[in-house]
Amino acid sequence: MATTPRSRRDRPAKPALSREAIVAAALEIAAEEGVEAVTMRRLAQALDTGPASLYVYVAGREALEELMLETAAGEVEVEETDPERWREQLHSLLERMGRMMSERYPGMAKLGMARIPVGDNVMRITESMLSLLKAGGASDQAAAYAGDILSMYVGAIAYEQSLYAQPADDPEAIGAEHERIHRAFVAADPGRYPTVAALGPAMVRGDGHERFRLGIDVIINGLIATPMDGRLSEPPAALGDEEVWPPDAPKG
Amino acid sequence: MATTPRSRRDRPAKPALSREAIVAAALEIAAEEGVEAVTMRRLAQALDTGPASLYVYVAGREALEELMLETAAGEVEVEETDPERWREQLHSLLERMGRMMSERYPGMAKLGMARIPVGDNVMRITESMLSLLKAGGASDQAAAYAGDILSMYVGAIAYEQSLYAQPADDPEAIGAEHERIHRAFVAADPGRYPTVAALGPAMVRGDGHERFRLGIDVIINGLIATPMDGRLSEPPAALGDEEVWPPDAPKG
DNA sequence: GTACGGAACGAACATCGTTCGTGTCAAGGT
DNA sequence: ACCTTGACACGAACGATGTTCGTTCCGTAC
Repeated sequence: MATTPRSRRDRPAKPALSREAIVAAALEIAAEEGVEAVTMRRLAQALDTGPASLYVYVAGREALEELMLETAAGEVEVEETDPERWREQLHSLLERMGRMMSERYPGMAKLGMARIPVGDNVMRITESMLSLLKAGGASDQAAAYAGDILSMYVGAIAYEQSLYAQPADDPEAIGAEHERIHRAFVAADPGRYPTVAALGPAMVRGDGHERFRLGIDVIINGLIATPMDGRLSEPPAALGDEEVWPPDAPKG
Repeated sequence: MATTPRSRRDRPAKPALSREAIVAAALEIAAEEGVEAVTMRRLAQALDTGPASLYVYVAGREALEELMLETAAGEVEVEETDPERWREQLHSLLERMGRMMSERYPGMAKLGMARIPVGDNVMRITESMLSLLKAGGASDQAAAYAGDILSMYVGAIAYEQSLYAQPADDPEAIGAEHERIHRAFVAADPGRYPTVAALGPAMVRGDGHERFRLGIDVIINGLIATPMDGRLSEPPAALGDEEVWPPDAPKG
């Protein structure tokens, strides 16, 4: 390596390690090379120290990921709710969320799905989302449920996007992945998979942005069109039924 | 260790390694200890051999995961479409998918989301799903799109479930995770997050199964209620627009 | 001036996926 | 009956990961 072999101890002056500086450096790496590139060693190297030093401020990798996600969530802009433009504002908010998790910090979506984040900055976004849904006339129950499903939708789309837009070290690979999917659906065997073969062209139509916006409208319209009465009713449903799936969910 | 120190070479007779045997052993481990527990070493140990031997039949870990997912997909039962009961059959199919990915093989959902699977067994499920949607009267475009979003929904739910139902080595941790989420939403600061605080009780209401089924109906009803005309239209939308998100998706 | 305590560090450990070179064994040709 | 060959299996090792241990440094309070 070209680095000076002398010990780092007698270097002139370091910017003083801190939790904020560590997270900032981690996000910088994530922005440039993707979240996957953020390892404890790589991060320590960027801060001109060793991996062990990080553990003074961060409990471990998992805690670091949580801090990264929470800090990145703080960069997502949140407008004040204008009831007249609730649907437009909701689309816009979800789009910013998706951009943050797949464009600004490639691979961040994975961190968002690996846990259920409850930090202040994330809560800020949730608050805005729920406020917009209420402005749209949703019932409490519908709005609450939409918060869940919309977050999940954005995260899943962003994650899927990050599968294609991997680090730009091999631009050809992207096309190859597209090609693989395309062929599988369009050229499906009409004998065994008649419906897939018939719908193949329809499945690969439209660009990502169009599909993303459409999906959001589908969910919103679905919530409006689906009666909630008698479902998600007041008393928590009886538990202990082994046959239902998913078996459980956060509740009181 | 308590194992015999003598070389494995002079053991009586081994069941002859094969790709099928490897995948079967991997799924057995996944069923008992979760997908995370399937490492090349652990898998080799279960087959009474070394890690290197696996690479004769399986290209690597990624290829193994693909084989596991595809083989597990083969265990998902698929009914013949009965147009009269399309919605019921669709619910049932999605539920079986979810169960496979979170109950039968905990953690399998992660594998399903890490790539877009196109194997025969997965295609079999897609075929059934699309067939049911067509039986429900969906347009080609709506059915094709629903296939996407419903798969994503099931995968995301199953993945979220696997976050709670980790390996049963610490039953207390599950309750703790519930507790963490519950507190965050129900006891949110009404000053900063008024809507979250107001909707907190609604957000944690209902059990998982109820929410799962409701989500499916929301998507189905949303597809019915959302006009597709002029959206996802015939000619692929113009590309090269840097401002749209997601930037791209598999298409012709 | 000195002792204390947190911060930083070098080295190491355990585990992971993967590769290399060699050993083994059975089938097939001579 | 012997030899050759080639695919398979294996032990050992490599590089990279997250994490921990014991020590060293340095600023600060006494």
